[in-house]
Formats: sequence, C-alpha cells, structure tokens
Amino acid sequence: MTRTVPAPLPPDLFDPDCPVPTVPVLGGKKWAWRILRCLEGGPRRFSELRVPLVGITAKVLTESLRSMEQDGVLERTEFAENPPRVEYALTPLGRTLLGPMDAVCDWSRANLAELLAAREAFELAER
Amino acid sequence: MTRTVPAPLPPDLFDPDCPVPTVPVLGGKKWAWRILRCLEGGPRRFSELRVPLVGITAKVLTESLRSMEQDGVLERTEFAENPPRVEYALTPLGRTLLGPMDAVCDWSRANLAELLAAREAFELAER
DNA sequence: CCGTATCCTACAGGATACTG
DNA sequence: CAGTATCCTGTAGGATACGG
Repeated sequence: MTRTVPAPLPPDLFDPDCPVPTVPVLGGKKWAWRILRCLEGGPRRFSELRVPLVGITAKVLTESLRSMEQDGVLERTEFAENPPRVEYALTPLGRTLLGPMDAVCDWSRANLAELLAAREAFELAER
Repeated sequence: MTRTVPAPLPPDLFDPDCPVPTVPVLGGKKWAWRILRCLEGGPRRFSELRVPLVGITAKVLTESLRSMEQDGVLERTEFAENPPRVEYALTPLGRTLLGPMDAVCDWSRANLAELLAAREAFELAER
C-alpha cells in the first residue's frame, strides 16, 4: 500500500475570474484602509481627511475616495453652499468592512514586534 | 452654548513611523495571501506552489517567498538531495495570520455581489 | 473649499533566457 | 528542480500649477 501523501494543490484553487484580488479596497490602495478608519466616527469633509492622512495630495485623496465610492463603501454628498462643502460617509457596506479590518489591525499590533525581529534575524543570517 | 460637533481628526491618528503599512504580507504583495492559503494544509514545494498560482513566474514567486520568509511568516527548507528539493512551510507566526485573512476572505465572499452591483450603478450614474 | 490638469518617478510585477 | 540574470512595462502614487 502506498504511503499517504498530502493532497496536491488543485490548479483551480483560485478562481481566475474572481475580481476580488483587484478590489482596491482590499489592499491595492495605499490609503483606503486609513480613510475607512477616518470615517468610522461619522462623516468627514475633504479637508478634514487631509489632516490625519499626512502627506496625501488632493489628487490621490480624490482618486481614492472616487474608487471607494465606486465600490460602494462610502458615499459622497455635495452641499450647494458657498464656500462649497462636501462630506464623505461610510455606507452600510463600508461599515461591514470595519470588522475584518480590525482583525488585521489587531494582528499587526500584536505581532509587529515579532515580525520586525524576524526581519532583523533574517538580515543577520544573510552575512 | 455651542452645538456639539464631532471631534476633529487628530493629525497623529496614524503613526508616521509605524512600518505596518509597508509590511508586504499585509496587502502590498499581490501573491502573499494566496501563498499563505496554499501552505495552510502543510509544507509545499516550489513547483507545487506554481500549480494553483496560475501565471506567476519563478522570479516573482521567489521574491514573494523570500519576502515572506524575511517577515517570519514562512520557513524555507532545503534538502541536500538530487534533484534538489525545497519546501516552504508556515511558521507559527504565519499561522496566526490565517484568522484575520479568513475574516477578509469571508467578507469578500459575502459582499462581492453587492460591491459589483455598486460598481455598475456608479458607471450608470456617470452618464 | 474642493477639487482638476499635467507631468513625473519608483517599483511591483512580468517575459525571456539561462544555470547549479 | 529550483532557481538567477536581464530587460521591460504598467500603474499607483507624488509634485506642481491652476480652476469653479
């Protein structure tokens, strides 16, 4: 009788048609998660978002917000005032993302030290 | 008395020195999460990984594996055989990543339809 | 205040060929 | 089998200037 080997990995383990890997909100965008976090406590204005998002340019913030709006995780509201006012708020869909996002953030906080230590050890081992 | 407004976002909401955003395993790498998933069931060989990771080149797979090894989430073991054999396996640290990863994947599965619908609605609204 | 319009750069990722 | 070595390209992201 042959020895039991682990099942080989199926070639179709990942659906090539699945658009999830390309969903920007899932990591493709540098700022998306932070923006989500900024909106956690309620709607925020464009200029308000620029404060904690240190270094972001208007162009990139606009692009990020548009992309997330397109994905339905946030909503853009323009008020017909002068000077103009625009508010961004999480949609219910966007709000459901906070849970998984927290899971990842918690992991980072809990394991950052170990990860950095691993990096150092790796560099030492290279010489 | 003034009306209560939401607290302004603090400028230091995100630590500029925090290396988490640059941690490749957290989304910066296109293939990292899939590789993690491939190793979930036990150690795998280089060529074995190439099967489900359709379209990945040897160079990119090597780079991804090295980067993840450096971060301490997987371990590379070289056997002194001929032909050569190399196995990649999750470390305990890497295994702790599976939980948060599942949370995100579950979210994707549960909300993909809604997200795609939002994209379509957005495109329609643009015209 | 809230963007848009250009231009530019860095780097992840890929194509192809070759090697211990 | 498990990679390196080159070369190349696409695009996210940034700098700067201007517009409604």
